[in-house]
Amino acid sequence: MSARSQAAPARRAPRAAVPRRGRDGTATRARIEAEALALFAQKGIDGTSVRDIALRAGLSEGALYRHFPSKEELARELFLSHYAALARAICAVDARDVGLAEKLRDVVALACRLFDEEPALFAYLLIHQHDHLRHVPATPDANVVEAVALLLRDAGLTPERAALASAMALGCVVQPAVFALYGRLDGPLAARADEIARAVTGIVEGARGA
Amino acid sequence: MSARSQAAPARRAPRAAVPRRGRDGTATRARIEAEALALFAQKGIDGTSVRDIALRAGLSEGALYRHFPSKEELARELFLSHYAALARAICAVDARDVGLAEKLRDVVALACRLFDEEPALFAYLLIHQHDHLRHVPATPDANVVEAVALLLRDAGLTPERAALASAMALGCVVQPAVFALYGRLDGPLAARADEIARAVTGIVEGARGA
DNA sequence: TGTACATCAGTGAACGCGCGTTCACTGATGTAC
DNA sequence: TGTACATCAGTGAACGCGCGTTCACTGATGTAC
Repeated sequence: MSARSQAAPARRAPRAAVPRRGRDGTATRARIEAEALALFAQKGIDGTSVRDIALRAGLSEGALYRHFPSKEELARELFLSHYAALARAICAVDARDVGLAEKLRDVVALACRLFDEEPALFAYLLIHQHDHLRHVPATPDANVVEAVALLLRDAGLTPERAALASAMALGCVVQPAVFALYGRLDGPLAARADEIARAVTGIVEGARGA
Repeated sequence: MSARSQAAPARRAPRAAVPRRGRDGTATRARIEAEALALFAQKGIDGTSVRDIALRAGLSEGALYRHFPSKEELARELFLSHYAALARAICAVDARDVGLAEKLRDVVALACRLFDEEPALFAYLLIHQHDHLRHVPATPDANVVEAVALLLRDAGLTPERAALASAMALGCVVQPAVFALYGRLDGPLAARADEIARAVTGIVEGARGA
């Protein structure tokens, strides 16, 4: 009690990180996240109530608070974790030892695939970016924008040029995704990946050459 | 009273459309719109209460309902009217008898100027597009996306090619605006207009040539 | 192994706050005669 | 011009609904001895 720096006596032996059964709440937590994501993407965060989420996840409202401290935290955690995952995927492409054009093509393909495979997730990231962007760390492994900018700087662009070029490159992927979301573009976005990649490459080469 | 199709007897003579003073509510209405726009852009629609708007506009909550039927209608009307104004400005550029490159340059410059001069308005259009886009008519004089697509079709692109190209072109303007909003790009956006226009022209020429 | 206890996901009713909206009323302005 | 009436922007208190969150309690599961 008195000397907190001393080794704790008779501390419980650490258990192996084996998945617990029975009282394990990870499955419930995953269900909450999946249903919340779908609802947030479809009806907005403010348009979705905790009652909605709990109902769809098959538990009571009170139980939801065993897994997340608040609705706002749930929404933020959903955004930050998936946004970071995408950022890390972009960094992984950048880390490979290939040319700029191939990197750009891979990043565009990556984004298109994510859109096609998880439209609700992509829609959530897109539509609610402005609710969360202020809480995103400015590091390439947590922030898509930083990851893209880093890729362009690694390719030799000055920070100043990389800023605008990364904005336009991002726009060339994001805006077609918005169009697809609203039915202005048919079929999988991946079918457009080549043409998008060509535009992105043109922008980046232009910024590098100018 | 009985025959409504007959000419109404002793109908009041139509007054000249001279601006009324005294009981004229247009100034109040304009104040409500301006304050609502600023608040919606800054704190979101759901984050802004009718109390907030009324307070900043200097009137009671009840009075606000003399000018707008509901908060939702106010938000929608704000969006639709300004979105249509921008669309019409783009159509006006398209109507001029100049080459494609010059049209694209002018549209980009137009958008950059709007951003620089009315950042709150631009932010509102950007951030809350997904709340309202479903209520926007699919006509070029009310819908920015249709206006841009029409411009590209007028320049000879097939509808299919125009769809993707207009998405990417729009993205090349919208995303730098988002970056500027978040402080990732300094100075007026108009200073970047030339470089943005070059990227947009590249995309459109690429889609036309391919 | 049996027993007592600790843990924790879950329930469902309740709470109270803030919200959008309503409403009876006021008073200044405009209009008819 | 004077008088009676109509119009309408505005007030401010009130309403009730839906929301996020809390809380006392339950029961199944895991742990100590």
